[in-house]
Amino acid sequence: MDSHTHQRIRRDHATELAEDYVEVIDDIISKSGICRAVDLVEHFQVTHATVSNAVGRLVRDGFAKSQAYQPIELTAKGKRLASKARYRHETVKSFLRRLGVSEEAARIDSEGIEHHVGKETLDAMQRVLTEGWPAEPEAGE
Amino acid sequence: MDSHTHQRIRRDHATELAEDYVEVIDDIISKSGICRAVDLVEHFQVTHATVSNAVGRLVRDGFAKSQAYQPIELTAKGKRLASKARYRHETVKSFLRRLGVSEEAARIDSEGIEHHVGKETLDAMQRVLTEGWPAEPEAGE
DNA sequence: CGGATAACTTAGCCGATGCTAAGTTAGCAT
DNA sequence: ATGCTAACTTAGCATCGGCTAAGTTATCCG
Ligand SMILES: [Mn+2]
Ligand SMILES: [Mn+2]
Ligand SMILES: [Mn+2]
Ligand SMILES: [Mn+2]
Repeated sequence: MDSHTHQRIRRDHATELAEDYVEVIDDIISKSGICRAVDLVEHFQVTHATVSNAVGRLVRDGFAKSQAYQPIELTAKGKRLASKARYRHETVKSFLRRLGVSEEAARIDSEGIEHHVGKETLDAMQRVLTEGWPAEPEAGE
Repeated sequence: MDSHTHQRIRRDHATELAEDYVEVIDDIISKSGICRAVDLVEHFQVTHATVSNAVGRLVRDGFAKSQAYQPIELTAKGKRLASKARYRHETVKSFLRRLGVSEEAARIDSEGIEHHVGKETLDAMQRVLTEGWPAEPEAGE
């Protein structure tokens, strides 16, 4: 019964980096017009070589376009992933804030949690944000 | 300000597998007396070779003891990590259930989420389980 | 226009986590 | 006691996501 759980986790991890990258690339393009590798170096606190490899995988997987020494762009597929990732990320972060967690902790924890939140959990969090907490389980009555 | 977030995530990922392993090893020993590699193969749905390598890393890092072809045991350090991981894992899972998420989804999502929940978020979840939901943010009044 | 410099790529390395295939050991049943 | 079988290890491979070091290109300034 439990046999597929860890396969799901491994799959989540495989797509995690792509989700973080496209979301950030999309943000940077919105704010600055273009996204350069150096912006990603700064954001993720990794080296240029690491960003170059990661962007190469995004291109290979059809999420991004790039020509050597030129700014990075997203494909339609990349933009779709970015939207989905941002919605989930923001929902998780807002939910944690609503739970009483500080801005700092909500920012940090949501960055990891977001990738492991399935539809049902996401919907439950969203419901809290729009409709408030679910009913308490009443003891008597 | 945001510069350490992704380092935290990378650190979480590095310890994630060890946490899952020691928790499961501890469970299996509780239930069956001993834990064999084949039990972990079954649980994680990976091959024997993969388990053998992973257990090798646990031994290298001081979480487990093992002699060739013999059952796996945990060190004191391993047992401490298992307890901590189980507490966090169960808190996250119970919290999701409390949120209205199904048993199935809570089991799957908590398996990934647990590793990214910091102290503040964990405490907030635990508080909900013992004291109920935090106050709604009142509009008027 | 020509450098200097910043941005980027490439090569080569590492460890973690997965795999298959092949070899080894332990333990049970006859 | 011996041999079968299941359990386990080892070797060899792949990909990912990091790194450093070295080479390449773009860009901007004088
Ligand atoms: Mn994100
Ligand atoms: Mn993230
Ligand atoms: Mn766990
Ligand atoms: Mn887990």
